[in-house]
Amino acid sequence: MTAPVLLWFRDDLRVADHAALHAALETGAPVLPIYVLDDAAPWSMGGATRWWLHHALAALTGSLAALGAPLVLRRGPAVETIQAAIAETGASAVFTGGMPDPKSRAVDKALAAAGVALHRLRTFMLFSPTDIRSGSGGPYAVYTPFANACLTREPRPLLPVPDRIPAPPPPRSDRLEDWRLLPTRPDWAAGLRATWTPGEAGAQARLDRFLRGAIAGYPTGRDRPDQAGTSMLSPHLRFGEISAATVWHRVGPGHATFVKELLWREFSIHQLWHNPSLPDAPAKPAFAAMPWRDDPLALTAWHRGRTGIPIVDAGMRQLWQTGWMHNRVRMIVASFLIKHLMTDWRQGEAWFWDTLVDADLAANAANWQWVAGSGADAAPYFRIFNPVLQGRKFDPDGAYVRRWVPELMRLDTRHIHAPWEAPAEALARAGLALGRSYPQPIVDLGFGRARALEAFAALRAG
DNA sequence: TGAAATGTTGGGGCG
DNA sequence: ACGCCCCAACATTTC
Repeated sequence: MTAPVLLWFRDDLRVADHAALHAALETGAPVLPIYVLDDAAPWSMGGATRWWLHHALAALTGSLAALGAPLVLRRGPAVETIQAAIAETGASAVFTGGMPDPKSRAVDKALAAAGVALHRLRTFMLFSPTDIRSGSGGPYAVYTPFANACLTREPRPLLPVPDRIPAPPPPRSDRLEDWRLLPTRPDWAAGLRATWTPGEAGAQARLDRFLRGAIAGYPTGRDRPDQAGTSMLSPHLRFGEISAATVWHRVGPGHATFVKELLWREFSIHQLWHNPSLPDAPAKPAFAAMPWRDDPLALTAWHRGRTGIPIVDAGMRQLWQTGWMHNRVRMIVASFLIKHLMTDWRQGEAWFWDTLVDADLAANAANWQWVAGSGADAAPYFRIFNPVLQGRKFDPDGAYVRRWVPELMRLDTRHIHAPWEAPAEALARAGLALGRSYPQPIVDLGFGRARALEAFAALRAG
């Protein structure tokens, strides 16, 4: 009997367009699918992504069963756990994919050094970081040339779902429930359940809905948190329930604005590939000298959506309740935390890591650094969002604020984004007592802006 | 994938 | 008719 090969699922929990699955099948050997939960620090999975992972693994188990294969679940340090699985099954090779983050690349290296025939296929990215290089041969430091380089090529053709996966007799598997990925006491996942359908079928349905609807108005609709103008594919892409290549091909060439968002994600992954310390240190070293403030009360107010700035609080509460925040609002809350509150961007990165269902190491790190000004092609330090103006521009009727900050429900639209400026009669009409039923702003926006500009200017002066 | 300050222009009210 | 001022609208520069 021929030795099996392991098909090691990582951030690619699907059976369609799965290059590692196809490579494993092409060996002709029996294929044993396995998933390993490795909680090693740093950057072990946060709470919201653990919730998603549970459901994604349950869905993948179903998809594989329909193809005649089990999904073996194991928990432990990845290198030892894979080696143990090889020893138990006599596997001759390992086929895998996923996000090429520093930890998983180190694991690959260790396994290869131990003599494991490990094949990592590209299941997560559109293009290889070694292929997308600037004229001088280095990685692109600016987004637009990066995107243009990608747009001159095509992702590889899509791979079909196989008819069947010939599997060997399975070794023992953990029970998914025993991993305790779902919250209990308190069960904070009600809003997540109401918002999402994790799994490959849910991902396809989400894409279908987007292609039928919002994509037509995407160039402007994507900026409106009060409307369903975005694809909401991010957590599905995070877990590889749908491949970026599938989205690229199905969207087609007529929707450049959306494809460029896929490429913004790609840019983040490539940045992390080239710079393993991206999640932990400013990419521009000068920013290490930034005099960040340590203000636990302000940080907690930001976490809980109690800053007194309506669009910020709406975004933070949407995040807390649904595990997701509209992209425009992510920029606003991040700019507020970093600039008006002068908080180290890593504090925001850590919170998003724990609360976002779509948290991935590359996008989270690259985008926080982008807002901070310390990353690739970053917003210049002096670009400071005014949350009041942003609110008026992108949530003109206040519907988004009212949805997530119900205290402000009855406030007139002309005051909804700056209740502290509302006359007493307007507050009384709305049943609002600032400082009691809704907070006063925890920082004066003009003061915060001036303080940030001063600090950033000092940094620049050296 | 800003915002605010500053500068410029031109229409209209008014003496 | 003319100059003056105000100010909105837009453009430029500065942070």
